[in-house]
Amino acid sequence: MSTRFRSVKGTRDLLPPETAVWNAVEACARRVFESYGYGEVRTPLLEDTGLFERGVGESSDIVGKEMYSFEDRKGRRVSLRPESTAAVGRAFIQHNLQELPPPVRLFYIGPHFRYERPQKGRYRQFHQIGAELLGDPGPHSDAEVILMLVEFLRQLEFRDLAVLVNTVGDEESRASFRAALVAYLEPHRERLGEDSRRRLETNPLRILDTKDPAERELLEAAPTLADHLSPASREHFDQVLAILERFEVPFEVAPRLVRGLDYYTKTVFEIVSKGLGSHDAVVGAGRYDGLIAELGGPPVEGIGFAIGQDRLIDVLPESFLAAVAGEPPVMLIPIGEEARVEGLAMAEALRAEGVAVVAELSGRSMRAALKQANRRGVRYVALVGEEEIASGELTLRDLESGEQETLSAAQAARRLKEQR
RNA sequence: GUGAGUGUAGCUCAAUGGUAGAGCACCUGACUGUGGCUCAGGAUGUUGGGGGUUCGAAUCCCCUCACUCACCCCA
Repeated sequence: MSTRFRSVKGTRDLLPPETAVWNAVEACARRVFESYGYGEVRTPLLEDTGLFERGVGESSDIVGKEMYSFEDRKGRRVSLRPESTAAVGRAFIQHNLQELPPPVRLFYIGPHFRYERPQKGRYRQFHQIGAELLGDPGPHSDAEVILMLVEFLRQLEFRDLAVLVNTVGDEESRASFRAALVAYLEPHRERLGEDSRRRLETNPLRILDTKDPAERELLEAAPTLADHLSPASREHFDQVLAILERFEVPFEVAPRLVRGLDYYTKTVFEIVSKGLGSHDAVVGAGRYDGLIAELGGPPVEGIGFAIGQDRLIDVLPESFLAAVAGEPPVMLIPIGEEARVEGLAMAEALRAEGVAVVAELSGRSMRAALKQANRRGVRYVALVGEEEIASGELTLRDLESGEQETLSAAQAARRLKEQR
């Protein structure tokens, strides 16, 4: 009970059979994203702390209090990555990817770190699957990214998807709206909760998605983002919506949807699936036209999304999980002492024929071994004893029907393929 | 950072201040080359840790640690 070492708070071990689900989800992401022309990027887990201060925004909680930051042995300020968009942006700039024919399409899969109090679906080491499309400012990019995401989720067999989409406008629209919102709310300061009062300083747009009824009422009469949208931003958004309609993407315009990260511009969206809590957005996404320049790169626009893989796996449809389960391997059971070695040779022979084999090694009785095979859900066992060793064969037993037959490894492999 | 809940066998949980238990899982045998059912037996605990109250503490009190959930924030 009192184990000496435990995984660090907020981190966890993923074990079989769960890891098979993780691999299946990742394989699906790779397949779908590659079918849209995306290539995988792997950036370091460790980055210059300044990258995130600059990219994500110093006012955000992520940078302000949630980063795993420290100085290395030479006093360099480094952080475990809390997200990847800034890191992908950094790699884009560092390797002059703007020289490639635009747009550049990249995806990533991997762990990220934020120092927060762990709770359901949220860990200090968490995992994101994300994609970034860099170098195209047009609405068609936004639409394609959303289409790809919807396709990915459909392949994971999610039904009842809804894309919540909004626009926060370009940088000028956003700035003028922000000022107007603060001007409106400031006189009503006392009607705001403690959190919202703080957000008034740090991130006023976030007040829009408050859950407090009194605050919602106050917001009824607040200036709207729509009033501050530049004509270009509005046109961009309308085109995105038109394309989504053309492809029958189930979307809803969510005027209060804002994202917490400073770099978002124009289109922002989330995806929800019924059965998820209202608060549990599995995907957060948006356009970030100013980010690359902010990081010291060329004026290249971008749009991308990040999926919370831990949460996604939490709510994966049963049908997908069932498909992942797959067939258990054949269990090789040696009978007698001599067969403990000769049985291994037969296991190797079966594997050479492409059959997955788990060998019983412990020398327990055949009875006990069969019992265990049964509990493990094994369908076929290969029995190897004196007689089989003499003839160079094995006895393949179907635990479901109770039928068995003595065969060569090659014959057994063929038989198994027929059966499945 | 704030608030709440829970810590007893590998797992799920009982034991209302009086001998720490059950089910499941595990091992062995009944059955020496044939599983699922059944039966018999076996192993397993510093009751998260420390302190206190008491004749006596898993149980009451204090401290501490861990886990879980919610808020905040976000994926």
